[in-house]
Amino acid sequence: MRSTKPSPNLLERLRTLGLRPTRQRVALAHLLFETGDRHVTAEQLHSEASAASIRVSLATVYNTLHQFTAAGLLREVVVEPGRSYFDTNIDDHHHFFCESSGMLQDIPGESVMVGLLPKPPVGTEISRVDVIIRVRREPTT
Amino acid sequence: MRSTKPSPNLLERLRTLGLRPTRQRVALAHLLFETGDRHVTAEQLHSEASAASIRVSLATVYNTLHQFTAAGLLREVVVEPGRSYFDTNIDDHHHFFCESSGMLQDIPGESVMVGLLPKPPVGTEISRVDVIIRVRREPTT
DNA sequence: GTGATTGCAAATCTTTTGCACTAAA
DNA sequence: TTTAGTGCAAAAGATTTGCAATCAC
Repeated sequence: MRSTKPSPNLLERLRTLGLRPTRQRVALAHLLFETGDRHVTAEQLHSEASAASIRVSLATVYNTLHQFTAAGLLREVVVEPGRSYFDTNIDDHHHFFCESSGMLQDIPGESVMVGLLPKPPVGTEISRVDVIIRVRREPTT
Repeated sequence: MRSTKPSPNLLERLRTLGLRPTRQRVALAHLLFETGDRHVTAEQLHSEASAASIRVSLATVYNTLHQFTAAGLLREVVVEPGRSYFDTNIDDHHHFFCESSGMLQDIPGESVMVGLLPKPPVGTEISRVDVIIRVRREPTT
């Protein structure tokens, strides 16, 4: 479970991670983490920020998303060539990706999906398992 | 199982799919399908073609890869932002992706991986399930 | 011939970079 | 101050597109 709390110490949280709580970082963190789970692209987050009158450059949005990802606050999900989504849900979980709408959606944790994990190639260790269930709009019968 | 046969009727195969067996398409199909399972990027295939003295433009390689994919001869695998792999293995199977080396590798079919599939969002149907096991080189202990 | 394909170069899109400027500490 | 962080515009990659030239049928 992630912060359901309103907005206690975002500042502290960033500081702890070694990230100066600058105006832009705090604002982006607010957009990202205080609205429930989200899947955003850099472009989307940038638009949102603009809409909210937060002045941030797209470059900074990219930087921030990557810094947050490196710090473990976000998880990057790749489902389409040439577009990255950032997921605010960092728990172990998987995704539905709708090829018709481009929408990415968490798979609820209850819908278990376990299974034998094959042994990784020699000399390597598993870092993460991504399961993407690609769906498409049902043809209108 | 895919063609273990030498090179019987590539021409026919393309024709059947509604693709004119042009010099470039036949040459690329040859590179792709007559050397066992492969995972290639457009760039890689283009280099290979050049190395084999096959004159093809990169644009045509892209077109051809997408036409083959649409025709069901290839499967596109997305593991990294900004780079698409095309897999000549179109059977149901999954992948290991080494984040250290960028190498993509089929997971042998015997290493089963079943599990309950969660119900897709209403109004959608499952088109495909991609499992990507991300691995990385073991830290030299 | 005639319509599908190709090649090339320019265009597009996402993401990254270089660097002078601004703001935390 | 001092140094991290930001914005901007230019650069870099991967992929696509427009259009005249070329090839399969």
